[in-house]
Amino acid sequence: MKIATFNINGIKARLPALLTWLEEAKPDVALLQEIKSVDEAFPREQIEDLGYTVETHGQKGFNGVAILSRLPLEDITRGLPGDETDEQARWIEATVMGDQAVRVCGLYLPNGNPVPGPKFDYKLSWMNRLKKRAQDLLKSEEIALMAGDYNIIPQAEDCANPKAWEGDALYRPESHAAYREILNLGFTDALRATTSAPETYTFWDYQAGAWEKNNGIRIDHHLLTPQAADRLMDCGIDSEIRGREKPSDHVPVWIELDA
DNA sequence: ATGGTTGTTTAACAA
Repeated sequence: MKIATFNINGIKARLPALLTWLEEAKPDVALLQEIKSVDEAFPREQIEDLGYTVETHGQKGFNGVAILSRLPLEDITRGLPGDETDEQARWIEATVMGDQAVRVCGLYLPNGNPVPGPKFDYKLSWMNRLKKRAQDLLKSEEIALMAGDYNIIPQAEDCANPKAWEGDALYRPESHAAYREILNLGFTDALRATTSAPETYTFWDYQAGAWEKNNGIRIDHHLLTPQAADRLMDCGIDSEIRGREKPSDHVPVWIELDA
């Protein structure tokens, strides 16, 4: 089972690029972030024509996540538990019925800038809720993963210029601590766990020729439960599509599971 | 170097 995560930065602007990538990469499941669309406006037909079921959790203008799947989906839930007042669309999960059932969670973790401020506070409280969901996932002992745009640069080697990120919400000590708390519950970073994966980034800013200079960061991650990590076959980053016409500023990250 | 770019929505805001 091939599962990919891709922050598309707006479905309206990205539909042709998304369709081209789906036809080439042929993921069984694609977890999308920043669809920037309400559910009713999401262009599902052209994606369905490629054989995908489309499940969205959108909102007007910002955020928004979706699951595309060529395998049947069950038990779809929307929204990260733990705060009934949170109206931001950043979490969707479903069980993918392959040879094995795989619980997939698609997430768009808050950016958190500027620091300090309410956006950074929201990021940290959201990560605290994420930790609770992560603990429950481990308890279930399912083949499960949480993948998406974490807006976290885990370590210095995950960015071209660490100095430039000091103080940023993607690199703050508080952000690293919250991320490690989740990882250290027992999750595996799929990219770090495979030797065949190329050392590359997953995001290059649109500004200042970041792509041309390879001034990137690795912020899109697959975190696997032990049951999923046991079945991890491969992981990769489709970095070449960043150089195409009208690209997203993120590129897809995929894993292959024996499931 | 306090710039630079893109998307959504139409003057900012978010990233």
